[in-house]
Amino acid sequence: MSSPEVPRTRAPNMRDVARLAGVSYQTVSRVLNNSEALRDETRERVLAAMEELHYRPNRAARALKTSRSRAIGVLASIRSAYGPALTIEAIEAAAMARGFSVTTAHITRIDEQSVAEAIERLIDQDVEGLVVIAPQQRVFETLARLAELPPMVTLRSGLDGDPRALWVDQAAGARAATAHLVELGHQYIRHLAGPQDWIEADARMQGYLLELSDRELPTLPPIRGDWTAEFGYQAGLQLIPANEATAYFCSNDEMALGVLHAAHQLGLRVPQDISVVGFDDVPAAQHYWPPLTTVRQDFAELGRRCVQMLMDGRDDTTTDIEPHLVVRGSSGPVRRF
Amino acid sequence: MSSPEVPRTRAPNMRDVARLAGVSYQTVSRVLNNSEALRDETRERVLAAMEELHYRPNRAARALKTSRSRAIGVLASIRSAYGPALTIEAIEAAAMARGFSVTTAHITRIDEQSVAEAIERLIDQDVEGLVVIAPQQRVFETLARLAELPPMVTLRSGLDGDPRALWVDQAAGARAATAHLVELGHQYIRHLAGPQDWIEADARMQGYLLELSDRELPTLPPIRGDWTAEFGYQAGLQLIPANEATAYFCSNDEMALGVLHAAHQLGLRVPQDISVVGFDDVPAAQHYWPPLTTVRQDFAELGRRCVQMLMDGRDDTTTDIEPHLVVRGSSGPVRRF
DNA sequence: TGGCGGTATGTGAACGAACACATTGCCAGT
DNA sequence: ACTGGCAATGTGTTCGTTCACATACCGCCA
Repeated sequence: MSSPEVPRTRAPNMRDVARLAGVSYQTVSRVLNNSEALRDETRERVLAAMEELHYRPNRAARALKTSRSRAIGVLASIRSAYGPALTIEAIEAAAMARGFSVTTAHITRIDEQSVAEAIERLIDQDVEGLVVIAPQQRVFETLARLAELPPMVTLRSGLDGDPRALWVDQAAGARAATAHLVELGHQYIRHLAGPQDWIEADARMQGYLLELSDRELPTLPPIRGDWTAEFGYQAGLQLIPANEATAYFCSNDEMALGVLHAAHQLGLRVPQDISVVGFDDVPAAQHYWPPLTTVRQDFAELGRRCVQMLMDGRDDTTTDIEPHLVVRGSSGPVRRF
Repeated sequence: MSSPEVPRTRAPNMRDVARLAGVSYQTVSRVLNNSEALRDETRERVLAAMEELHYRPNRAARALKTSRSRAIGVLASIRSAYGPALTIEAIEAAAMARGFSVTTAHITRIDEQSVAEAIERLIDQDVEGLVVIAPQQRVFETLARLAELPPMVTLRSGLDGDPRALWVDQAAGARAATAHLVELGHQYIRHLAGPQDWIEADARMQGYLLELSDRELPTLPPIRGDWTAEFGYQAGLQLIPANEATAYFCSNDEMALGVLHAAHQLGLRVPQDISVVGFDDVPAAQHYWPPLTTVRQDFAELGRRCVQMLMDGRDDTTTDIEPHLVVRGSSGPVRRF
């Protein structure tokens, strides 16, 4: 004689709940979906049954029927960097708050194939939307070539009017940093840029170039770096002794840290002998030696905006995010000759 | 007369592929699941049909039928910190390689409710497994109290024999750092520990205490910090002038950076006047001024191991991960009085 | 008192894939 | 020629949920 009991191994489903509450499974569904047409008494009976059975709606079944996964994807490169990590953290928090889960795919190489594969993986996860924070020009070119992409928001800088893009005015930040150095009397400012192809790197470099040309000051050819402190260090060891610049504006804080290292090692004082300015304002920057003048970006706000824009669309109140200058000890008046 | 065509709005399913390939949907299923019993010719016909229709298996349907989600969850705290971010990145890469997606939930406060909610969210996402890299004692206590948890792997330090835990021998790393300072002649070493309740912080502190007591050297009461450079800085400003220690061993690199900042501001030279040692070896550490002596951890390897252990179980080759000392310029022989 | 409108609840089918099982085709052995 | 056996492929049912629709119940008015 077989027992009529439900096998222990199976998780309870709507029918189990319905049976216990003495209603039909449809009524359970109504409770789940906050339907209006329900007597309070019924609703409570169903809720009690759910509680008792530790019922959890089956996500897969719901996704199958509604063809909505309630998941979004994030395409990122070098996620362990402070900025992206913080942005992703915020994206996740915001998405979770709306009942969405977040899957990320990060790419290590920036070639067409890596990007296509990563996107492929995310689509295979049935993501309903995509946030792209892999800010290389080539990524967007690849994206443009792919068909059947889910709705997406991209993080960019510059202005080409793409309504799916959320802008941070990197150039404005770079102009502020450059202006700050000029106002301290610096005439020869060297820029350590980020890698070719990175949108942010280009925008910051443009900001630097524009600010100087607006002021009719000479520009020195920017040096393309790779964001690492090691690069800043090596560049510093080479450039500083050449004595062509009195100030170094770096496209991120890490490279600035490397330049500081080089300066110390060469026996120069900062900011008396040279000034150094970074970009990002990572938490450690205020404890570099000397504390770093830099441009702060609100990475967390960026993440929240991404999710908001992805879910609610762009609205009139959608404004660009403005980075702002934070002046600390690494920049000072130019040394008088 | 209605057209027999498939509506454009619907994504193709197995039946569409089957129809195009002139087989039954079951044969399509067999191709999808790499079944043996298939003529090569048939398989290729089906694959061609898939290609033509841009067919993608429906994840939700598959999950519903198999009751496997092919997703794992990560519970993390402060993920924007370098270590956790890198570990998560590696977890994702490893999981993706096995066809799993990764959803993370990060907690900002470490109370019972936050942990329970985060776990709840992950379980609601139907994760099949869990990696816990929120290394606070309280998290584990909460976890122990929760019923019906999926399989999980936790990141810990110390040794209590939990077979679900992957260990990093933090204490050994701390002992190595302490021994290094002792061998340079330091008799009075101050430890800036991590926050109460953090397992790693406690393990490192224990390593420090044990190494000194083994050598019958005096210990100074460790100071509990919060991992931030700001804390290291403030602590440094207070402690250094008291002149009780000639060396500072900090539980992470950021706090060490703060101590360096304080030392510079107070006009002391590192390592001539005081030595400073950190823990983690973040990429920037080698460009702090002076370059930081620290203990390197392989965060990426840790992430890979987590996934491996979660999926394949612990095997005989599962060994703990040993951090190792990296000596740089911030530590030197004790100053002779 | 019969029918009407509205509210509350129930029933059948579908979503797309996987599994158990059924069927077909073909060849060898008797 | 018939049958057994195996390889290749097809059919029916199910997973747990939602949706469209059907039905039961109630009070109220003509």
